[in-house]
Amino acid sequence: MKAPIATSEGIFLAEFSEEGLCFLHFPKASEVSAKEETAEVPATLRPWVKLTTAALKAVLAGRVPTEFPPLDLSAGTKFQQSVWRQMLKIAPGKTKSYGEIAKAIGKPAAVRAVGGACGANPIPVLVPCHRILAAGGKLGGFSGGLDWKRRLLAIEGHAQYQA
DNA sequence: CCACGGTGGTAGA
DNA sequence: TCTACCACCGTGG
Repeated sequence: MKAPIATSEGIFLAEFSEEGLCFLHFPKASEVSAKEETAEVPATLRPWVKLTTAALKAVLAGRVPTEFPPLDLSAGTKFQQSVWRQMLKIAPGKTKSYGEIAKAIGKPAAVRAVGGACGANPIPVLVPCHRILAAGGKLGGFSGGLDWKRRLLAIEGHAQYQA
């Protein structure tokens, strides 16, 4: 089930499963058709849409979301899920390196694999993969495009990353 | 600055 | 299985 999420940064597209929010797509003209934009959201989904919208707006304003919708991370492997859960612990304004994440999940040598897991993150922004940097404060990559990573970091107070 | 080797996890064949 | 990717990281020119 899909639903558009309107924010100051554009219209995101959320996808929900039975379990909760399972995907979040960055605003892109091709992703949200006019039809989807105006379509009625099913009543059963409205509470989750509301929570998703509130949480997204909070992050985009540099604040800590008071409440998340349930997150369905079942699309990922065990390894990926442990990486994603670890990222959820990083507060806005803070950053960690890929290496620190690897150590935190007990696989210090799996640094490179952590990068792969970040790239596979189905719920960017809310699962804050943008707060993961390469060693030495270098940006690394970002699945949604580096501009987004820079913008998100700038919102959270890292002026040096502004495009 | 660049090149390289050691890495672990994933997707595809 | 085997293979070829990688949003890494340290070391060494």
